[in-house]
Amino acid sequence: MLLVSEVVEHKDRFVAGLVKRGIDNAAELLDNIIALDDKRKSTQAQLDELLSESNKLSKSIGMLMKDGKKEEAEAVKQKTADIKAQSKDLTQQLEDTKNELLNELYQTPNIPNPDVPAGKTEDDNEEIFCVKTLPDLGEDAKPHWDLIKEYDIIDFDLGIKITGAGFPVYKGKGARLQRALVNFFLDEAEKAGYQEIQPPVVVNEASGLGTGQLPDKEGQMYHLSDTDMYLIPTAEVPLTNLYRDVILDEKELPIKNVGFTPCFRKEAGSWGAHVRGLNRLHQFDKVEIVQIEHPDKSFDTLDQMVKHVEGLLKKLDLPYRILKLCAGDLGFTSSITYDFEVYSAGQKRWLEVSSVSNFKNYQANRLKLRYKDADNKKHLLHTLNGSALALPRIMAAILENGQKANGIELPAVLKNYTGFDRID
RNA sequence: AGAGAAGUGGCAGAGUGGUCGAAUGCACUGGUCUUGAAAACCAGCGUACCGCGAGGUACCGGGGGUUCGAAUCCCUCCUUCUCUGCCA
Repeated sequence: MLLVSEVVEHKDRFVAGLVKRGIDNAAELLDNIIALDDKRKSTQAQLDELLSESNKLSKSIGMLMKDGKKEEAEAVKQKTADIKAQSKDLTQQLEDTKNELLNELYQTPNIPNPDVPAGKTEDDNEEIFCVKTLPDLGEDAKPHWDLIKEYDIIDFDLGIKITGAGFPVYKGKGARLQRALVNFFLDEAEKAGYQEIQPPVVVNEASGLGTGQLPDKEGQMYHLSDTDMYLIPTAEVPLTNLYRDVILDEKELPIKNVGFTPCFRKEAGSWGAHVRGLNRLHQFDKVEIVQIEHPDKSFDTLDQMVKHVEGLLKKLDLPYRILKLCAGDLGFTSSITYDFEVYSAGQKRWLEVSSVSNFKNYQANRLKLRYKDADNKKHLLHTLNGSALALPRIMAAILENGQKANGIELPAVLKNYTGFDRID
């Protein structure tokens, strides 16, 4: 969430940022936040004074009792009643104010970085790279949902039978290809200096709050009502929450972690003709890279992560483009995001396969994730993450782009992982 | 899952109603000494909020309660350990 002290100090910048995102009443919103924070401070100050008085009286009672001056002690006790009532009121007021403030902050998104293009929808995203030529497989090119049936490598009907729509069953070479991709992605990440982490895929409410999935987007996550826990929508949640309430030493930076997990998304209301096959699922696999970085270096780190993802797509020999998301299309917690899309020649369309973001201190503020500098001073860190990569759409693109008359040719780099170089 | 025990500062560990934000030891930081190091000695050493500052307030697993006053008593939840049961 936004850091109130920064909002106060650079209010114009924050107003402009939120307006850029399409929040027209941003000034009003931030004024309210600042007012609530002021109220919080003054109420706290009043309460502190009262408690200070009360503490003094209590101590004097203690001393009087020790000296055996019972009656005098009783007299002081009388005086505390009033203070007690007042402090109870103030405590309640303070708590209400804090909750109201927190609530406002939870509902206020991160501000876009200055170089984020203006715009309202995905149509306004800025293409910063695109391969020169797109594969053209002609009119006979098949979408992957036909190919997987033809070669019997993924079965949607079986998934529907045992679970429901959006939970595919991978079989034979399909399962093997998926596992190969996971291993390839993990190996590449480790080569790039990331430590592999296997986190739980079920998280508690505090973790959802920490990375910003809660309180507003609970509709996206599967909720386990009996234990009040959530299935993760991305490994970002556990991987970043590992560092909730942590103070790192400056020397430990950057933290570079990679995790492979299944991801679960309800995707309520997003079904339609364009989400056939592997394009959108309730459960899918993803390898996620997460970095925790010094505020001065997070943009270099962002570039480095973008390069890493780009390298994966190059090695897989997939046609891709990179988009810099416009302010209106930016995720709630992000300050800047690059999307990677691969061109899938069967559907003749671009598929989003990665999203690399710098959250700056927005998540860190919620997480209370800080570092100690040389003078032992604490500062918020920056968090970043990116998919490297999401499996199903990569799979779709590999299948569609590699299709030949009598089989599917796989990217050469996968041969060592799959043990085969074609599916037929 | 059942029975019992326990959760205190980076770690170990005292403290069972009053000047306790908390003894002591270790670790850590600075200093003295030393050619250097070790040892010894001296000093410092949690987090957050408010305040220009002096200072104040809160925090002893989380939440709630009793009391003028709670690390200490009560309730509740969580976690860990031991025993029993179950299980990949």
